[in-house]
Amino acid sequence: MIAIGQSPLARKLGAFVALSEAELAILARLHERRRTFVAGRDLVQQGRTDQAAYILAKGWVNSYKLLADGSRQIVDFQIPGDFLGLRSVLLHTSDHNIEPITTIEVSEVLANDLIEAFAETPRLAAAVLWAASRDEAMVVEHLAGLGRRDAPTRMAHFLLELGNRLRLVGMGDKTGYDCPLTQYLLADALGLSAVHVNRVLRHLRDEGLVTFRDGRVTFDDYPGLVALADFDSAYLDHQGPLLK
Amino acid sequence: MIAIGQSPLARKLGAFVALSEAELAILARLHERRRTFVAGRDLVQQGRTDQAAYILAKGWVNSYKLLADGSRQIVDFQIPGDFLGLRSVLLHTSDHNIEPITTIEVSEVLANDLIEAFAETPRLAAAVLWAASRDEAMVVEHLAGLGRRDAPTRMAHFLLELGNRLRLVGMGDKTGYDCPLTQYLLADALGLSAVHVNRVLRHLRDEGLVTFRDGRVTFDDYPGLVALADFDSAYLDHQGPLLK
DNA sequence: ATGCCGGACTGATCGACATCAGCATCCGGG
DNA sequence: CCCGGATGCTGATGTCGATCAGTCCGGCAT
Repeated sequence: MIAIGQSPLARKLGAFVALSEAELAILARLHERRRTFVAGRDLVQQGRTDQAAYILAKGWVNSYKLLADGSRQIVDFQIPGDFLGLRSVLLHTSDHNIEPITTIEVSEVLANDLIEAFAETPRLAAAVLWAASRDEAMVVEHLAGLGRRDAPTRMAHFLLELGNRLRLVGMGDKTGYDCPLTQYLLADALGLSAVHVNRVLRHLRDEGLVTFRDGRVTFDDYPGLVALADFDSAYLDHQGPLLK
Repeated sequence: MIAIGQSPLARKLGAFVALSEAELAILARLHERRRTFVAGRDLVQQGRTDQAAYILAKGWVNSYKLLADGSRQIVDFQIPGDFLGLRSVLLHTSDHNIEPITTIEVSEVLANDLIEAFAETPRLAAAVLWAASRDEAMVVEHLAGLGRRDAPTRMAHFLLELGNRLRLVGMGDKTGYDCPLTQYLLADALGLSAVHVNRVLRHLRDEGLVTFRDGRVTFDDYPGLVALADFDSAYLDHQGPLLK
């Protein structure tokens, strides 16, 4: 069990709202119904309805969409502290699939639990709403990248964004982070071929910017990478007045 | 003034929930604070806070993001019946700009009005929530297109989606619709150059699929276009159990 | 040990789309 | 009336990244 106040979700939300003991306790209560899923089998499927939502406690997940020609576009990756299928439980419909990349541990959250928790602490509701809006902003940023950034910039931006997210939940620092993503997954997220992902990674390594090897991302030149990617973390950690 | 029950928003929502007279009246009340904006000047700006939300009554709008190199990625277009800046009013922050393409007419909606209206009729709240989730699904679909579809398919998909949306508010039919978008706007939405947009349009015209000329989109071969684009309108008009 | 499989990695070739440059038309303003 | 700006359109050239066709390596099952 993860101790109160140390769950990834609590860490993440805590970075934006100072949570009281009582609020932390309510958050911890949401972690009661613990489950484990193995890599590779979809949790939530396109079109299916009436599914539960989950808080990811451990492991990595990706949300993807399948196209007619069999190709796949990964919309987003989820890391510990992220919600899975939050929209699908609120709106009773899902437009994409959710698949664990590694074996994962999640806490199942029923819509009612969430609503009850929100009723008890509006600040928590605001924090969760903020997290949801941050996810949307990331999707928009991702869209802009696919449309208008070239491959190295896209990759650099992606690795930086991921680093920022991981740091928030204590899974990395300015020097780098562990990352179980394969080059195929990167390709499907960035709209590239796996072959080209490989070349782009080599290019960035040769330039002395980042190294991605053996499941570890190492920032060799953080400022240089930020400059290349035109990375602005504002959309990740901007704190809306709602939470003040 | 638009008569009760005939506003684009009422038409759109009415296609998914049968709205009662009372609900239509509440909806009409939201249209009271009427305003006009000219083309070209931003309504909502990146980073700014404390803005109002609007319901678009007439005209076309685009939501875009500016990148460091000066290029622009259009995230979505809004047509009558769509909300503008709904998220920015709920979350008091905006991550992209909203700019009218034509002169537009909008109804300003304050957060409180909306919350009051929702309190009176939960069905209306559900319908609006459904509309918001449909918008998100469109963004995800757009993202998948940018990542994994080639230019003609992207264009075809885009024109079909737009046609479906316009039909919902009575601004088009299976044969086509009027469309004030320039080839530059299409380029920035589809992640192409304006030059290439022109060639793609010619290609589709030569193939006898669609014609886009003089501000009018004409479907010359609707089934053929659907086949090319792998267009599935499910994500546009699927009706969640919430609304049953 | 042997074979298999998934993942990282590489060279050669090809094509889709960008970029550059230029022309034609329309329209509103001085 | 002419001018400049916006938009549509086209050809020539260049390039980024896809595709094809492999090799190499480590882990795992037979």
